Amino acid sequence: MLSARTGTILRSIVGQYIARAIPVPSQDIASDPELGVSSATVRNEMARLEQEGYITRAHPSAGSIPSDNGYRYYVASLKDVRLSPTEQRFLSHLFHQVEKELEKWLSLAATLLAQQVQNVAVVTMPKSTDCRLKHLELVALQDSLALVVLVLHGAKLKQQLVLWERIISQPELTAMANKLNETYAGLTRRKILAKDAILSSTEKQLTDLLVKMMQDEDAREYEVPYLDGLHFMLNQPEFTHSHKMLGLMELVEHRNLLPTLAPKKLESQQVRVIIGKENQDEVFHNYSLVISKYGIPEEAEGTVSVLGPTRMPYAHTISTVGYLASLLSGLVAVLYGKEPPPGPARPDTG
Amino acid sequence: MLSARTGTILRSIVGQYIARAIPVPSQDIASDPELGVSSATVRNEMARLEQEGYITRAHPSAGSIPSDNGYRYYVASLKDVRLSPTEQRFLSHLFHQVEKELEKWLSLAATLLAQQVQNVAVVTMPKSTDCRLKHLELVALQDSLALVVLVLHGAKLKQQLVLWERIISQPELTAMANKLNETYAGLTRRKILAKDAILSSTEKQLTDLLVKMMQDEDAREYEVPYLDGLHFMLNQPEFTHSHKMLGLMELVEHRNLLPTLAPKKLESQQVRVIIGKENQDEVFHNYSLVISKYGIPEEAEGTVSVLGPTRMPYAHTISTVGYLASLLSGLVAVLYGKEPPPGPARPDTG
DNA sequence: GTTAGCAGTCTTAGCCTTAGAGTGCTAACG
DNA sequence: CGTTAGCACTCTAAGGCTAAGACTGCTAAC
Repeated sequence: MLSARTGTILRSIVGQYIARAIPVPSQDIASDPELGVSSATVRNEMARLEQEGYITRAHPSAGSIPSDNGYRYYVASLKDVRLSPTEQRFLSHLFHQVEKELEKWLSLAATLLAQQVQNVAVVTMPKSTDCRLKHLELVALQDSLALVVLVLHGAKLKQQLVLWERIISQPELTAMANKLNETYAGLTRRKILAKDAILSSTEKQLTDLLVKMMQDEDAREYEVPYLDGLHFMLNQPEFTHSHKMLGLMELVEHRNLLPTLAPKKLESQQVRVIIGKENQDEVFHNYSLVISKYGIPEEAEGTVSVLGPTRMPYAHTISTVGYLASLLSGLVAVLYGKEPPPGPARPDTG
Repeated sequence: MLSARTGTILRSIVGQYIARAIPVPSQDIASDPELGVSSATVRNEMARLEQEGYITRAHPSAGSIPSDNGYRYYVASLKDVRLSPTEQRFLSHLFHQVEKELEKWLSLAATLLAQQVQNVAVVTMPKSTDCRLKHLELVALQDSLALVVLVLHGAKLKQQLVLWERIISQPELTAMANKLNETYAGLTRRKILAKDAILSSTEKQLTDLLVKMMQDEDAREYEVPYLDGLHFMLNQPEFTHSHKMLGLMELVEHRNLLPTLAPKKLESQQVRVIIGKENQDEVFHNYSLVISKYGIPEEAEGTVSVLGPTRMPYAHTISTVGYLASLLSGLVAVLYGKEPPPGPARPDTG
């Protein structure tokens, strides 16, 4: 446990380093009139902080650089981080200017988040734990070629081409769709399989396809997330030299960043911060992740997150991630019919 | 016009520079036994090539670097560039292993292309010049909230939430959808507007929405292209130092690269190469673009392209872009009902 | 416990030197 | 007259050196 003054000095160091990205000299800390001590005293404290692992130095006579522990202390000492009502209104306003469509909101969330925090923003689709069929539609494209359109709970569409063994007309397709809709509406793929309806061979074939499509959906994990802000992050002083981000780039681009990065278990829908070496994968040992789940617990949840160098404006990032998660939760609630549609997303749930 | 020998030397210089990314010394050219001249002679030729603007040098006594003109000559001298049957089969095989779904194919095309040519690949959706309605579906989500699903010609889906002024049940929605389907099926948005059907106020409202959605689709231009291979390009020796790509990154990431980059008029579905300063925008003066249209002329066309430093393996890039364009054209033909579905995409149309 | 002052450490930038790569030029050659 | 060998010249890249400056650690006084 650090004394009050030592803590203040550490927070000051971290804060300055986050802001300016250069090792913090004792002078700059001592010049804060709040503190009221000389640079020599600060140097003494700094020696202690280094010994206890909160800061490091580039070389013995250089200024202070926070270590992962230092950032961890800094983050833990932040309290009640949420956006000001003004910022909340600003963001919320932007969302309500676009259509209430999941894709649009997620993409907008990623873009805004990246811009706000000047780092990489990743937003994933909410994923149902066990998706349910809302509606099935068959549209003839050519003689024996048709398009299967699935509407799942949560207004999620899936499509697939299907090639019949014979020519099937649109009326026949419609009749078939109607029958299957009556039989399967509202069911999960397991319940569909359990259902023992009397079906023609074509209908059986279609049922198989349908189950397979739903299975794909259930198996999908953190896939194709919305991602933005790579150029913001690469603009950070950390990246002025060197190519240490190339391994990262590949992950980022192939969108399979989160499976590697995100902790397996995110419990509640609170913002969680993973700093530097706390990340499992070594590629991320110089990065921090600020992540939050959103959506409907136990039913359909996705994640909002920010990735950047460990030197990151944590307070602002945490509050923005938290707020956007709550905004998106609001939309998901509407799409899943859990909340009256006209209500704007809850503006106050940090 | 260059003499035969001068041309050979220029092609050799460009070829070597593309392969090794370092200024080409006269020695390395003279060592080709095909040529049978000494390095001194090559130096004389190089002096001429420099004077005529085909090559430059980093400093007066350095090796040759091709200029845009040099690359242009090199590209013009390539003939009959197409993939070998083996490579064609290899790629074609990969495509036929995934479902015949436009998104999947485009995404696969971008990934493969990037990998093949080790640069950024961009593939855009085929865009109908004037989209036509295939089918309309209404699915109730909550009392007064419904999902509108449009199936357009070419198996393109569009969705939108709609909030009615009163509670409307699913049967009522279905009836409405049926009526509008009968009235509007196969029409463009202009023809839908021209149609003077007798409609309830809700149906009118829905028609307006539908027309607006189709208008969005028609207005969409080169939007959200499939993009891959940024990390390949950044791995090129051109980028080992410096941040000259940051402006580019932003364009790349926001996906609005092609509007800036692509020439306004791409005539036929042939591969076109735009080299360095031939690009309109100054940001791209150090880059080359290899681009081809694909799809159904006058009806639904998209583009396949590769962006990279002007030092780019043109022959391989041109042939790969061309072949992928023809593969995608095959799929689009199927989706628009222009070609029997089981036929594999034409493997020979370069 | 705090502070002023100073010696000591390390970095950075600039300058110089050297080695080496590759050319331009000249003069000889076929 | 085109081609070639040989040499002088130019420019780069790398290494070593120096001087300036930034901060600290330490010591001794408060």
